[in-house]
Amino acid sequence: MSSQFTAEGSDPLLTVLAEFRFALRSFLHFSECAAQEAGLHPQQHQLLLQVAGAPRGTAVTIAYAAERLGLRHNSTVELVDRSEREGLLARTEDAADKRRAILQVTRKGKKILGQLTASHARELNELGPRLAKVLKQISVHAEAASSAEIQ
Amino acid sequence: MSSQFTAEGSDPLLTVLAEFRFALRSFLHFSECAAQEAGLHPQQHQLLLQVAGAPRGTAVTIAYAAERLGLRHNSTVELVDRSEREGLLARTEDAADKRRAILQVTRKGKKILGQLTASHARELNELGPRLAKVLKQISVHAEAASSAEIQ
DNA sequence: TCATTATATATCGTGCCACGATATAACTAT
DNA sequence: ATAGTTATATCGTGGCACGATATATAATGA
Repeated sequence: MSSQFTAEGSDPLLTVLAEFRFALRSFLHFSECAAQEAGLHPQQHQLLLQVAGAPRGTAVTIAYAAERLGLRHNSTVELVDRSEREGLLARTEDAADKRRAILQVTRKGKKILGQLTASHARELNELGPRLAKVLKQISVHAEAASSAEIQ
Repeated sequence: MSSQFTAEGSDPLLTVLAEFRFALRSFLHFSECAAQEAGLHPQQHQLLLQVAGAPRGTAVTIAYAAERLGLRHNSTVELVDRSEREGLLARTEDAADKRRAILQVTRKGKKILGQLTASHARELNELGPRLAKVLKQISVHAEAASSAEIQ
């Protein structure tokens, strides 16, 4: 057999990993669209989320945002520049350490973020079970693969 | 009170959403690094995964890959071009429909993908429980928020 | 104290990648 | 056959993240 399309039987672990990534991308796509529709660039949304969602007592600096977003400092500076220019965010000089800039979400930013937060929570309530299911399958197949490796 | 750093108490739903996105980005960062170390661009890894991990009987065309990767067709063409040039992937003309290109991962591509698959399965076995925990918290806070909205 | 080193942010130039717009080829239907 | 649709491909553009570098402030230590 082995039709033109399926020259070989795809590894089930591979298939479930592919499914996981597809689910992730679907969610990210939803998130990007939601941000755009709310008038934000996706990265701006993520910036606002990490700034507004930082736990109490955190010094929300450029460096903090960079780490949470997985970006380099300079990329974060530019993202903050753009967001500040659009009135979503404000820099405040840290009195205790004048090198640092403390970030705060403006009222405008909060308003937009609020909408996005609601829709994301809804979406994640659907995605959650789906992701959990795939993750469980991954662990099953991963164990099968590693035990097969031993023998 | 209200120190300079925490002008206001952050919403718990916001915090847990931020935590979720941070967890996602951390995983994606791990994945990107793993791909780079294996000599692939992250997108190439994703392409190989979706091609090799497609369920049996799927016609793995450019359009299929584009949909799975969340990219436009033309972007996918370019990604396939680059990957083919590096010997990771091969195009085969579909005999039944000469417009279509059927994609297959080469032996070289499979070898690299195999390594990445193993390390990703391991990483996801750690990430899984962490994500599940955060997703559960999201649903709790989301419900609290929406029921508060009703009253 | 003041030189040295480290840290935090900012600036500048570069390159890649995804995209929109468009083109070409092949299949479909009437 | 001819119009319309689908699948890839090409080309030019722009944004965004990055590396390299600069500047300002803090911390260290002789």
